[in-house]
Amino acid sequence: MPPSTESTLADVAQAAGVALSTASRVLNGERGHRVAAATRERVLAAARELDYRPNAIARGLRTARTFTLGIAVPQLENPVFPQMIVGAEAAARERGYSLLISHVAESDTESRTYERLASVSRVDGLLVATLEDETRLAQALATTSRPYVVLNRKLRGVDNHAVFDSFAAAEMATAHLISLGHRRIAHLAGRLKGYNGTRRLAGFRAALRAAGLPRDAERVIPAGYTFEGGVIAMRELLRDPVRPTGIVAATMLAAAGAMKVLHGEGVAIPGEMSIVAIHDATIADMLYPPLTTVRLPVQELGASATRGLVDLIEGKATGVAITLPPQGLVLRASTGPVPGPAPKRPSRRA
Amino acid sequence: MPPSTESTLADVAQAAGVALSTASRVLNGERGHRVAAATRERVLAAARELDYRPNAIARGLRTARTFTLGIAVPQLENPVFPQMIVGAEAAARERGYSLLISHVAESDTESRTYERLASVSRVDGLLVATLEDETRLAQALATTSRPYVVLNRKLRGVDNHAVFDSFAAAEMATAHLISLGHRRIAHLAGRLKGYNGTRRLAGFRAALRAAGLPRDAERVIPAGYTFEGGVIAMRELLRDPVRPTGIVAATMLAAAGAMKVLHGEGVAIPGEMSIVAIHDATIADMLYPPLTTVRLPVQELGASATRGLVDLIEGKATGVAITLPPQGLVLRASTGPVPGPAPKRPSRRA
DNA sequence: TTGAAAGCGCTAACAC
DNA sequence: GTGTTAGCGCTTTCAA
Repeated sequence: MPPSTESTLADVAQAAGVALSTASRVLNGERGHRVAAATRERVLAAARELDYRPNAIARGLRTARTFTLGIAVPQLENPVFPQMIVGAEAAARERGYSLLISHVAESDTESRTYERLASVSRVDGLLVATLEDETRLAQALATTSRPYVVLNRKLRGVDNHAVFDSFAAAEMATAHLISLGHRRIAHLAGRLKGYNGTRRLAGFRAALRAAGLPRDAERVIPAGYTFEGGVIAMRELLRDPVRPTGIVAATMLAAAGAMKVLHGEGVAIPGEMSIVAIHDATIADMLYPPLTTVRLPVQELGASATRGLVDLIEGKATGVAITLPPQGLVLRASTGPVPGPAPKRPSRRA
Repeated sequence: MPPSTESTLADVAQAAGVALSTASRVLNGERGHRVAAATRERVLAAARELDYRPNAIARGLRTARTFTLGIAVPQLENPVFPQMIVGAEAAARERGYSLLISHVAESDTESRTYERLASVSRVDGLLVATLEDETRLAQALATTSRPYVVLNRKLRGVDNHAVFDSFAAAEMATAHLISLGHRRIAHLAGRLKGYNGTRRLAGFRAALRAAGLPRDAERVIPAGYTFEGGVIAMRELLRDPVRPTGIVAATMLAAAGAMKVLHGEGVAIPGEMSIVAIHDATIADMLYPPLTTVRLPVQELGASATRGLVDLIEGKATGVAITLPPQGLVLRASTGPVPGPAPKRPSRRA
């Protein structure tokens, strides 16, 4: 029965009849220092007996290390962030660190959050998974003496990052549609000024060009990265006189929104319109029809960034610059061959 | 320009020409202690000048308070947990606390995680959002001297909890189907031994009884709380010679899995089968057809539990026992009137 | 109203 | 191999 009050290293040392420092040596994987086997046993026994648990705070004060990583995430509702967190948490744990999470509301104009996270000496390093390309963020980051890695985008004046190859992902998605015979393809883009938004748009265009498609075969509508954004963008798209036969959505959530609108309008997927999205998660399989996606290694991004950050902290690296390629196309049921003739001018075959 | 090295309270005191303790008094909202206005100004100015940020670790060591709450979550993929976290984070921040997150893998048989979380003095209290009704967990909790609140279930021998009224939620969902004329109703249950699983099943049965339906009008299949669980359960259900016309799913994810199977089998929703689920999230609106749900105040659960925990920590409460009622039915398109005659024995009216 | 000083629990020199 | 000791940065008596 452990005592009601937490036992300290001093208690252990006393119980084992050794000096404080000896107990400390035994309980840490002493480096270089050798301790007699008998002594070590006594200390270990005492620690077990007293249910000793090192006080992380005291250790942190002494070593200026907390073995805690801060992670700032916006929008926990977007499945991409939980996925990143899962990856980060696993990698952190593997390296002996914990994760302090901070949900940064997007509306949080004060950015006090970043400062709070960055300022205090409670974390050894920072993972920043923001959606914004804010200079504000870069500034806040600049004031911290702790290493950090920015997730999912590169920021001006910020060195360390872990990103997806968004260009390649969009190219892959678009090429898939092209290979199915689609010629009029629209892009539900992310934020047109955002890091990933611009790159996915560029990849989309590059694929069209590579297939020799004329410029007017393309249609781009910003949809942001939310379900609602997808709804709004798709509604607008349907107002066009000529409908595309294929859609490349920059995000899975936007694709889901688009599909909702298509269902509402009675547009058959993929009969009349195919849709492919970038990013993959269980949700893609819940949609109807199940959504074809280009899979992004989201957990791996969180994990790689975390490993890089820990390397930074432990002086094993001086910079982190990670770019992860897409993991390939996950073929589901939302894409199919291009429908026969163009709906506008009925012709040869039904 | 702040110095490259973090400045300490001693630096501030020196710069202001006062004693360390005086600086401390100024910088904390000194209690009872009065400081001369002039002194206070000087200290404040010095702190600003030096970009002083209190060292949370040192403070924590001294006060034995970290203003950090630990939260253990399994399965971040299930949208219910991110939602809880968002609520918890907001409430924590409101009270001046941060959230230390720990992803507890379900397979983690060692339960070292709980101990890790519970043991160290890095958190002032613990939020536990586990899926398991483990005695293991109760044991781990028992060894910590920190207050804790268990989310989403009551555990034997564990006092503090915040739960949903699962019984009422299931009753509400079932009553909805009954009011639409459904008589043969199946229940995709949660875990039959789980806290919520048993209560939702009980609510389901109570509603049937209240409507005077015979016992054989009911069919119960455990589906767990995952998409895959829903798929498997629904497949099994469809093997029955007599199909139900309505389904009450204990979780949204299971409902999504069930819908996938129904689509695959060409069963019209709600034309041939209606489905209602407990729990609501954006996903419900992404499904096709959009899923009717009984909304649960998930964020609020996280927030209430957190407030309760902080009260516990700060001695403002001696126990936390929160039960949150469902927020009502969110009528979408997956439920509708019962289809004509029963397929097995056609009778009186169409 | 302010200052001096003790000490939270621990690690890491340094001495023996 | 083991013990002694000096702090890490802070809050909080206790004295002045």
